[in-house]
Amino acid sequence: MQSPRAARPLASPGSTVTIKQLAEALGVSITTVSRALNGYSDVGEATRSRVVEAAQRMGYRPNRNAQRLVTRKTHAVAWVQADNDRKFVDPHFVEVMAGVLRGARSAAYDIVLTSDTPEHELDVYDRYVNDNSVDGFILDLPREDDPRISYLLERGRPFVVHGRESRHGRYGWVDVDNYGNFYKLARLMVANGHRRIAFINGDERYTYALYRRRGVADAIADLGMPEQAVSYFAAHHPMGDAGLALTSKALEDEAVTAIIYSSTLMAMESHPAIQRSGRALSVATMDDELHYLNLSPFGAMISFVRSSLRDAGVALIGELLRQCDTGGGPRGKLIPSTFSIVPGLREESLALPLPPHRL
Amino acid sequence: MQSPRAARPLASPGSTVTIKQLAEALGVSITTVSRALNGYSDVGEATRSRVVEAAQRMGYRPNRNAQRLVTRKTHAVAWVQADNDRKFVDPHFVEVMAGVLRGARSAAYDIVLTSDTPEHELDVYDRYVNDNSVDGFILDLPREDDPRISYLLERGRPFVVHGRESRHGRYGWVDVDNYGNFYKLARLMVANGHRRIAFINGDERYTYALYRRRGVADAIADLGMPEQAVSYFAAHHPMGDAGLALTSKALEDEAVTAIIYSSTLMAMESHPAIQRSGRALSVATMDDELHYLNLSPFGAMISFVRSSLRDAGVALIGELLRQCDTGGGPRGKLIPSTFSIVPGLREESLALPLPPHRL
DNA sequence: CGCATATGCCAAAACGTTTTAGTTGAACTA
DNA sequence: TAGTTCAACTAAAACGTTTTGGCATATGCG
Repeated sequence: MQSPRAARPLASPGSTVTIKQLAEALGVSITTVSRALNGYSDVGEATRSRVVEAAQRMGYRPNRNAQRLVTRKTHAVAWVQADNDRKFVDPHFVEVMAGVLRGARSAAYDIVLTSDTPEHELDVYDRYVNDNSVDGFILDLPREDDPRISYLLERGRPFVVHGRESRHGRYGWVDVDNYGNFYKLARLMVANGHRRIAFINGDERYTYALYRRRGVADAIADLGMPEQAVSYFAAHHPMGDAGLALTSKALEDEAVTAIIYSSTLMAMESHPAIQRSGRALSVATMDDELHYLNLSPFGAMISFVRSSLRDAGVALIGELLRQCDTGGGPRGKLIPSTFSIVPGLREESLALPLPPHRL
Repeated sequence: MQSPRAARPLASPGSTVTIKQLAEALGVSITTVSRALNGYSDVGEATRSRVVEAAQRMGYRPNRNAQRLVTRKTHAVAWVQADNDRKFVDPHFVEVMAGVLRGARSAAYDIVLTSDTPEHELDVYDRYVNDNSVDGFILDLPREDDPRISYLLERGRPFVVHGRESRHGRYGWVDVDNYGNFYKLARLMVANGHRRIAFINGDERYTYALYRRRGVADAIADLGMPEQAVSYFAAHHPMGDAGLALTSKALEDEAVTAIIYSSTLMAMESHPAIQRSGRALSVATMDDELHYLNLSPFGAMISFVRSSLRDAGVALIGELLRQCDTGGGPRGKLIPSTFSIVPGLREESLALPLPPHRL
């Protein structure tokens, strides 16, 4: 159970060795040590290997704060978690973070995780921007015209958004095609004969939910169906009993023959109620590949449009570090989605083209 | 040798205001500004208010890295997440972290979140200890004789463990009474006439699961029942289909009349299978108050011993910051648990005393 | 040989704070 | 009056790096 010993000897207790001590022990200057370890070409090969060897042996680690002070690079980025009960407990968070952490580690960056003060959302960003705590930011769950994006654009700090919004110009983002996916799910249901559909969405103050709703609505309109073909429900948050409660409400309408969920968690918790109702409902949902959820029992009963939040996390940190390290301009990246449809459903409609987005 | 860093001018004309600029604008010394802002008493009241007002007005924020360099305090602590799929996706993590973040914010500390390299578990601790990245550490999911605890004790760095282990002496911890809780659950089942019990545990390489198993085993022994009264199952991890698979196995024994789960997630995902079996099983589990799980549908069918992971998170950061700020010795804290038993079960046994622990 | 050019190394100046060890006058005390 | 204390302020020395600009010594070339 004991983990293998590290290649580098772990430093002896109490002693932190500085570059000065290292230089003295080697009889060379501080400059030479620094440049040898940082890979400059004006250090002799013999000297370099002596320095590297001694640094290993003496367990030298550059003081991170001294480095940060002089280079003005922290090699850390911030994730600010909104501290309202609703958002924080969202288990999607951990899935994205897993991807972010993996990407950060391979680039030797740290993630500084913190929560905001709900009434003063921008304060923590302002502090971090001005006190040189981090090089950049990861934003999650954007709202339309998000003040965090305004603030960071104004300050010119690197950042990347998980999701999109439409009021700002060029900024880095990673997102899934919420509009298109739900357009297709709605079209799929209509193509399979459903004329009365319930759409149980997430919190529509966030763009992800807003765009999903628009996708559904536009599909219905484009297919020439009446607006009332879909009844819309929006959860204040995608956890707890929201799914169950909204499902009960939706089922009060006897004409409903299909339900589209915005989240697998809601679909799962509602499933017993649907079963109990005895009605032959067609159910579809977005699956974010929450790693601890075992969906196999549902594979034959629920249709999924699937996208990996973990991949999104990796892409997020990748885009942010590209901005930080190369100073390159912001880019957007779409994470692909795949459909897995329950047997018996006609899925030709999925192959049809989408109209130009009207986000 | 490869890539010399791009040469950058040291004095980049930042828009950020330094203490020097502030001092010059006020016509006082740097020392006075520093001491005024840090609340020293050797600054005149008139001067202090002038300084504070000007700092506010000019938007002065002390450079965090300069402060850290000179004070050797970072006001940041590290949470190192093990990067194996199993551990990271655990949704319990986010619940503890919510508590930690809340506590950290009110003390103006940051959480540095990072993942380890699986084969070199201690490397990241070694790096952080030696490069002054953080003041202390939060450890999760200890194993017996955990090398991380050995390492940090040796180095004398502040840390706190979520959970306990028995091989090391004095260290800070926050834990729930795993042994006692499961002792009581087992005794409850026996007191209610069950003579063949399945115990579906978590990963027994971790002490939380180990101590739960011992609690169950000791209860059975103390009550004079044969060892075979309990059949033991251990999940490699508490998510995915582990609960379902182990439940099926457990139910192969027709004599089993009660199941004790180590985690609510396993209990929930197994419930349909139990229902289908048609057997009148008594089910109990530990409820960690995962905020996004709605347990109300199970309240009448499953007995719970309940404890708040969020409270544990708050206690964890509290204990760690006490060590960091006051230099005080390590303390342990037990998070209380409460029982909520399904109607019809006789619960007098819960009030009985526990034997002295034999961990 | 004489001169230019690499090559390898170094002293010192940043970076932006906090802390140390004072210095000044003014106000008390003896 | 002279000595002591005190309140309010400050110059300079850290903290541990990286980077600048330069200085030797060897090497190349005509």
